[in-house]
Amino acid sequence: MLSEGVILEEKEISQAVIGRLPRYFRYLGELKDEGVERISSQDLSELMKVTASQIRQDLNNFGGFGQQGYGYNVEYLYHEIGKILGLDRQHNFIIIGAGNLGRALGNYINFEKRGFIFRGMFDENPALIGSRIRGVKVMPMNEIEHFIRENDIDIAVLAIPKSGAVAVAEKLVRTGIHAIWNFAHVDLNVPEGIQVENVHLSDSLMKLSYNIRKAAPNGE
Amino acid sequence: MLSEGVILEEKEISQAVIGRLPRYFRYLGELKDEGVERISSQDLSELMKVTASQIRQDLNNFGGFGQQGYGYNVEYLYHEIGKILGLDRQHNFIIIGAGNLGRALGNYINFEKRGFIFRGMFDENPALIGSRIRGVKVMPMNEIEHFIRENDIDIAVLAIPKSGAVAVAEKLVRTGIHAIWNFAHVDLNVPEGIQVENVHLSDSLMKLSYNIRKAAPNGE
DNA sequence: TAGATTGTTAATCGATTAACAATC
DNA sequence: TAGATTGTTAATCGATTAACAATC
Repeated sequence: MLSEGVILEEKEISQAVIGRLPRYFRYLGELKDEGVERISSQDLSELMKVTASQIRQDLNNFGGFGQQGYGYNVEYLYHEIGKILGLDRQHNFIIIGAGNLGRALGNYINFEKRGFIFRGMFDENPALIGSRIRGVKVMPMNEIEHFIRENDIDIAVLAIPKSGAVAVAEKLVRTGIHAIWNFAHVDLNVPEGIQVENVHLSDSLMKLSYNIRKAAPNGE
Repeated sequence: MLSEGVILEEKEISQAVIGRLPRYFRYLGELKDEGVERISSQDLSELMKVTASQIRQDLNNFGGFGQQGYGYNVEYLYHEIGKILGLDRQHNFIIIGAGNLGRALGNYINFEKRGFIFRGMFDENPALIGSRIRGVKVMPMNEIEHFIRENDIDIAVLAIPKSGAVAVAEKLVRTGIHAIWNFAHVDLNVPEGIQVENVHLSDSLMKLSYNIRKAAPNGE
């Protein structure tokens, strides 16, 4: 390939590691709020119930954040992980689907604290158009494309039934959306480079159901 | 140990496998609805974008559901996976927290189709007590324990802020709940045998944020 | 029977844990 | 300096994939 060596590929980090970062971030945030200044991988491992080895391996994928004989500075590590997770940027998101789940997500103010800004909401139900969730207007579906382009939207939250989800996702892809946070119970096939994160609630509930049955095979 | 050999341990199945079962179940349900009678691991693997080998390995943890030269009967396999997931049983659940998320979950009727029955809702806000979600009454928090014992509740859905979640979880454990579906952004430490399934929405969003940044390192 | 496809064993790959030299 | 603890290499473990004999 011509571009060989031109684009510096970051080392590919496994999704297993990525998936643990938010949890580290959460624990470090709590330690910070408690005024803890430094922590060793050993102490953190006891708190989080993982191995110290895993913590050190995970962090060293991104750089040497600690200091021998000292451990990790809590506030520094907290901010570094935040940067790794992209929380130093602002992300504008829209919610598609103004049903119960969509409205619940729109009302969830904690996202704003992490730089995720709720910009718009869309629904196909004419009765909902014009109503507001935390000041954000519900707009008709045919305005999605224009809105995304005009308002620098990064993330579309898909909170509609699965019947319409695939078609809407395809439309979103055409607008150049970067990422879809998918709550519909269907797998979206999007082109390379567009990020999809699934929250399949019923899958999660089924997993719980399996584990209940396994723990109490005879019904009680 | 005295009980050695008395209790027949089922082979321990990894959570990686369990986590894939609901997805198999979903695809088989769709195939069934489309009238497809049988499918080979090869064809299913192309549909689901996993290896045929993984499908066969996964299923064979639970038994030989297929037939050489034929493949798998869709309807049969669908029902068998349903049984493995415990969907042949009824699960009664309550929701704790009648905020936006709790109400959205209470209104989600698809859970009923899978045998998860919404029985009660609890909140500490007196203004909400007595209101109803799909006919289910919102009750005060101090009635939780009595209600769980009287109504054969299996699952408590925790849809409250993290500040109160740990204390409520401890209370639930004392009532003998089997399982907690935890939407609070905190890890619950419960005794062995009580199942916890976490839905950490902000963790999920942070993962998405990481992947956006990685795909577009320079902001666009 | 011949062809298809499973169930299952073996090989590979990747992730986790252990160990320890480097270094603060 | 001595003790503590990281960063990193090596060993282990587990999960995924490949291969193929069994069998419908």
